[in-house]
Amino acid sequence: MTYENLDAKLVNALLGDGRASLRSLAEELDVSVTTVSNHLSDLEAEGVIEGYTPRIDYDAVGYDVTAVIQLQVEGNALPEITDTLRDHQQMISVYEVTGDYDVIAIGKFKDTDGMNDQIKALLTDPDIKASNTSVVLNAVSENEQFELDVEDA
Amino acid sequence: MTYENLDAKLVNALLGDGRASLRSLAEELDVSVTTVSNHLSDLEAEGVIEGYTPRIDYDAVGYDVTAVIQLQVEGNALPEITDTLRDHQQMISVYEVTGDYDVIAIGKFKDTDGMNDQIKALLTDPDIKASNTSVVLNAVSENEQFELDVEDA
DNA sequence: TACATGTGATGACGTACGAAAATCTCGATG
DNA sequence: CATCGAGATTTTCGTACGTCATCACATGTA
Repeated sequence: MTYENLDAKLVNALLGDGRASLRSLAEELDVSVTTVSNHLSDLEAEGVIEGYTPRIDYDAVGYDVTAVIQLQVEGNALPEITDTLRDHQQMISVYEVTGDYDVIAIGKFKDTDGMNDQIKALLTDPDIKASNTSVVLNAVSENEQFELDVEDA
Repeated sequence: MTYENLDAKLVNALLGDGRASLRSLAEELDVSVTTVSNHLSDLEAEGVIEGYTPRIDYDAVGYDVTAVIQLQVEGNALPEITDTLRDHQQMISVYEVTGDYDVIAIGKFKDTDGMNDQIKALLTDPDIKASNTSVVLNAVSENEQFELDVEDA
């Protein structure tokens, strides 16, 4: 048996601590440091792990308002709109979706005034047919990354 | 003036590489290793940095479907519903919001069947008055964390 | 054959600690 | 009232020590 589960376990261990040393990972998973190093390199090369980041609490640095913005867009203008949204750095997620609206974007702002200004500026685009903004009252969970399945033998 | 900007610069540098060594950060920001270490500890203690994680490409591990689920909920059942959603590990974000719906949740699923099963199971809850699911066709950007402002002297 | 392991060498790394520098506090002075 | 300066406090720094990551290569194993 090759360690099919090792990759999943490795990812899960890193989800627990993204700065864990290879040695601590090796000990935790009961394999050698070399093996951890090899598998980790593979995971990064395959694109399963796209990099490492700190989890920032934007509330703690003054971004108190989160909003979910839904847009109806002229069909052929979709790429242009999504590009614009992505380039607004305060948009943390931008999705093209099925349903009543074509785009759902999630943004963070320092206050409601800043939010209003940015959203109003966006909506001047004539290709936006309709919009709907929901202000987040409470982020129950946000950007949680869940652990991968590990099938045991 | 103390280095008010150092903390922001430190966060931004880590957003670039969450596993960067204290030494490389020290060199980049032109301060000593100890200073980096101290400020980083403080940022973690203050809760600005809540931890470190790898960025997982869930597409690459079989979670091909992302959906945005909006719910109208009986007022007094909100906490119960959000708890339920949060405990579904595949829900990566759960927001209580203003607007037409009370809750917006974003989930990841292995396929549309899995998605349908989970959503149907959710909707059996009598406290959910209405729902609306948008399937993500294209994630233009997702969980992007932006850099903090650095005011220069 | 393909994968996991162990070893050894090398340079880099994290942390603790005391010294040095910068900053702040606050009463005294002109 | 503005300025000064001694002492206290905070911040930064350099050093040293034990640990770590990386690499190459030989060994073991299914």
